Amino acid sequence: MLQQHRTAIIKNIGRVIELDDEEIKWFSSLLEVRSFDKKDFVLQAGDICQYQNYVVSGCLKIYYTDNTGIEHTVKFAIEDWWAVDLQSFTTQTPAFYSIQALENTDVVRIGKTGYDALHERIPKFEKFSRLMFQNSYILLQNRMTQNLFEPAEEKYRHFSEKYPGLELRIPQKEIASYLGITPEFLSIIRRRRKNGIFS
Amino acid sequence: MLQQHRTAIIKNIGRVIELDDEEIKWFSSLLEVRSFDKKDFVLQAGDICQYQNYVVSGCLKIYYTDNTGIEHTVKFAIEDWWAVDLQSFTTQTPAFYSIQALENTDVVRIGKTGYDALHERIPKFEKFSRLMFQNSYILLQNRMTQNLFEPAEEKYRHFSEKYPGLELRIPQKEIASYLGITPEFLSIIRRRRKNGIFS
DNA sequence: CGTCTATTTGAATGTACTCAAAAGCGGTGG
DNA sequence: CCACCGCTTTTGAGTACATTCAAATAGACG
Repeated sequence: MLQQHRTAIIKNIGRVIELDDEEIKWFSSLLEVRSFDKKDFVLQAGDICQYQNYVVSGCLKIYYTDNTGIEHTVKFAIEDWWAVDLQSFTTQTPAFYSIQALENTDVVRIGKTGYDALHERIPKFEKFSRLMFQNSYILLQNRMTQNLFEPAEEKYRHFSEKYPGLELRIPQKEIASYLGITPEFLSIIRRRRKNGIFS
Repeated sequence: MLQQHRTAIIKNIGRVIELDDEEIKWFSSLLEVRSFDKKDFVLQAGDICQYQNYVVSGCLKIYYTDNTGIEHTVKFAIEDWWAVDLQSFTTQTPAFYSIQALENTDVVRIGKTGYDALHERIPKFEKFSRLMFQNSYILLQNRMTQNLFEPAEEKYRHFSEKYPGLELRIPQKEIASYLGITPEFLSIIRRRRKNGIFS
């Protein structure tokens, strides 16, 4: 079971860089498998983000709470996604974001020390990290251009494409929080979808 | 004059990594100084982004045009900012964004070939690039959380903080495009600011 | 089964947009 | 230096999109 989870992450990394058996073995030794129950916190805002979390199964949300107490979700992490407050992790400063489980979730995680050692010992990982960063940047860019300039209905469509099937797994108030609209209004959008515009 | 501009960029990089005289000399040889008149294109969407542009003076906008023909500005680059379509530059694929001068603008730029050579010869630049990527990511994240979840008036306030004095230098329809609102509505916001809410 | 939370529905409100017209402003040529 | 042209900004009326608040309904979970 635990070994299976490690295999998932190695397979994922293998898509980007090639590792030999010994490298895989050492890398594996740096990984920890961890399970979170629904509603458990993986990271609390204000704490220092100690791990990069690779989701094997389940779903996490990365969000922050604004000064009026409203939660804003910036990203969901489902199977094969990474969940981390990158700024907090890289600079080891208090996290702005919180990370919480929306389902029972299994992750494979790597700590800051191991992560740094990895880059020193296996330079190939430099490439992996750079590409991961670049990828995160591009995803964020897409999300921004889509969500800043498009109407709610389009945003919802994009959400469905990006996270296929997720709308059936999590409460839709979480989706509303991600889209930056109220749950009430999302409810109306969904009704329009089912019934067509002329209902 | 040209030498002065090269000094500006080296000083800027010197804040992140330390270079010796010889490294500076070689690095300098890779730089080109270039001037753009107001309204000139630094990059056209569809072309491949060949340079990273460091703005010495003036102002550039990075934007895209949506399928209804409306321009959306994702970033302004003023003094000491970089302007580049990062995805296009790193992967050498056609650019999604365009870059255009809003004022007469002097830049120091480095081409892809020189940029790559730099990383091979001076590994310290790996660190610089990684940090630059990381910084871009964090800036984008801030912009996203601010603009996706905040009302127009707050967004305008954030713009003023991020680009102090810029509202006096560029047409405000450009600012509206950055904020994702109409010029008409920005006009109203500005009036409210001057007169107070009870006008 | 009961409690708690999530979702739906509706009315009233607010925020931002569209369209159109007037006013302001900057550059250019006479 | 002034007059004109084109572009930007302002202003206003009407409208659309999305929110707030409140209440009813539905679902999830112990």
